[in-house]
Amino acid sequence: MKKTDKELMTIGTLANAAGVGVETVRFYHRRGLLEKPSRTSGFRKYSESDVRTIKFVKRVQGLGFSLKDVQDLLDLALCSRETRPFIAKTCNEKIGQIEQKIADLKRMVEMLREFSLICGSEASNDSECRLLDCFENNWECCEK
Amino acid sequence: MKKTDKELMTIGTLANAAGVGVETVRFYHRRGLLEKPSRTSGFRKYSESDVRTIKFVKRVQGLGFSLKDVQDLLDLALCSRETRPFIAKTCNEKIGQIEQKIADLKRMVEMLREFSLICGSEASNDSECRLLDCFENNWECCEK
DNA sequence: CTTGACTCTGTACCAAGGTACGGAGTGTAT
DNA sequence: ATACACTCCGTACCTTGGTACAGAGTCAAG
Repeated sequence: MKKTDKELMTIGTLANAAGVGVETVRFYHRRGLLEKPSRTSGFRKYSESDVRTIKFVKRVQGLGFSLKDVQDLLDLALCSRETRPFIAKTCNEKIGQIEQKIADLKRMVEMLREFSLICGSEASNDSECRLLDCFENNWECCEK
Repeated sequence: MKKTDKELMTIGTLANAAGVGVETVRFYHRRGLLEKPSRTSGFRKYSESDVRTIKFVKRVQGLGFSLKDVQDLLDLALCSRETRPFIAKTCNEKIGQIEQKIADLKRMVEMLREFSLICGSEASNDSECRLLDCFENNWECCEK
């Protein structure tokens, strides 16, 4: 196990390890999400950290952020005296966005629980009722 | 102000009230997100409840759900003895999904706060450091 | 030193979620 | 009663985030 090129892998191995397709990796290159890798004779060579990057992308994306957003996060770099204000700003923006999202999602869950409760109760009659109706009528739709 | 057709509006007015384009409304019809409206002489006529539906769609969508997901929520209907089990199932599924998302987002915020803290501290030197690096190195990247 | 699996670049295509356009009909204010 | 804004339907087009070739080069095992 040489230390100089510690277990570098080809694109196929990387894709497999990260759980995406080879074409996706190449697409991320085009998008600039993955920096250009070292090459041995034309073939791209990747390290473990690329696997983690891709997994990070997929995770953040799964939370409802765009690739542009992911890029913002990945680009949070150069933590030096000059760039610190910019970093702080970006961080706080993202934190704000996310906390807003969390708050919204919590209200959403509340809503669903309430609906489930009302709809699920034996007491509720057989009249039609929709989540949206309940939402609109302050949860008074099913009983009436 | 007639009570019989309480202030019905045309598509343009609806779109405006809901903050979307006219074409979007028509698109939602095609997708079945909006049920077919009554028509007076060829023109679609909408009520306030359509405004709320569209806003609901936009809100849920903004939380990272697809139109298919929104449709599931809108279709939570017919809260009768027969459909109750199905409703309960769908509700619980969505609640589960959302809570997972909330948990992930919370970890995300934690991460950003931590990064912001480390990066923002006067003590940190001027070496480069990225969110991802810190994430990978248990927040030991900047100090080293 | 050949064969088969893998990689390269480039371009084309796909699905979701709209957005825009053309040509015709409608409604209403003057 | 006519101008003008608004609506109709169908179809075409756009952006995002990938996927899928095609035709050529490469690597490694036998």
